[in-house]
Amino acid sequence: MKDSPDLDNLLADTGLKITVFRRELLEAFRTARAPQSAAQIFTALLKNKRLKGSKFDRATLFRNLKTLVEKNILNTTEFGTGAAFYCLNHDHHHHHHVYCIQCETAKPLAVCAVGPMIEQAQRLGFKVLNHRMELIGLCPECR
Amino acid sequence: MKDSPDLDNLLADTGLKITVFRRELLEAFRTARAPQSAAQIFTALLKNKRLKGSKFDRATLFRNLKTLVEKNILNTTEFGTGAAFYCLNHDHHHHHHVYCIQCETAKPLAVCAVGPMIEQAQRLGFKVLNHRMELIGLCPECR
DNA sequence: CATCAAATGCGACTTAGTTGCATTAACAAA
DNA sequence: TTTGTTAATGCAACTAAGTCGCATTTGATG
Repeated sequence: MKDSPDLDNLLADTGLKITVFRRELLEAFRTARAPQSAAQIFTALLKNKRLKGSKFDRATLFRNLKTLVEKNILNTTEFGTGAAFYCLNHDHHHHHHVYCIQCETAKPLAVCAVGPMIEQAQRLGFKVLNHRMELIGLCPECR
Repeated sequence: MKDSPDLDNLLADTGLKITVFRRELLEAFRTARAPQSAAQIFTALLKNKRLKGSKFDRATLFRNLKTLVEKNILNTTEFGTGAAFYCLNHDHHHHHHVYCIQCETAKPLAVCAVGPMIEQAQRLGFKVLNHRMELIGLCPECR
């Protein structure tokens, strides 16, 4: 229930200003602990008591998501739902997710096994800059 | 320059009617030989001489893409561009792609190395129904 | 506390895709 | 070859995700 100096530092280190909205946005991601879509995080912010009364716009949310991804504070993925999902990149640890189509939440996976595929692409002459990899299915609770 | 009985059979086998639009849509995919977005295939159809004069709508295109995916005639992927990409599923051969962000085209890869990740998800109790995996980078010509 | 750029709210816009409805065109059966 | 039925289409309006310009506000800095 107290402020989050760690997240504040995260912002300060990048030169970004620590605004009320920004702080609560990161706090929402921290408590969520799973990748969130813009829509999901927006409704979470609407329920936030500390933001009651203050106005905030979808555009502000999208702008912040974008800059926080650029600053490497957030990571982005997608699960074929049409919306991008974002999660805190606190430990800067590369990982992928399993997404449950039922409850619409994702869990992180430890393994990343794309090495052989990247090698094949390189043999074809490609310069591989990035990769996307998500599993889609049903979580233990929903199956 | 002649008709494509093979593609017609593909349609007939599913109970779908062989319409002018449908035939030219599949023909466009066959000549493209790389995954195409709805927008890309739409402009290709606009240039098709056999469709000169005939009206066709974006809605018709999207409806057809959807049903052809359901009938397993087309496969779908995405490369983080916001649009879905589609390609013929002629040989029903599972594969992934490397996408060039410069020329916006994708090449197929032979390898699929997601096995270990699926196993990990299963150990976590997930039922894995599907997976998405794309490499993003620069092709030999654009790098 | 004055300043100034960065951040926000607002509104209009874009792109990808969907949906309801009236019309048209495949195909099968006569 | 005509007819009848149903799927497919064109049109228009709509949604969802995201962007952009611009005037106003707010947070950091001196």
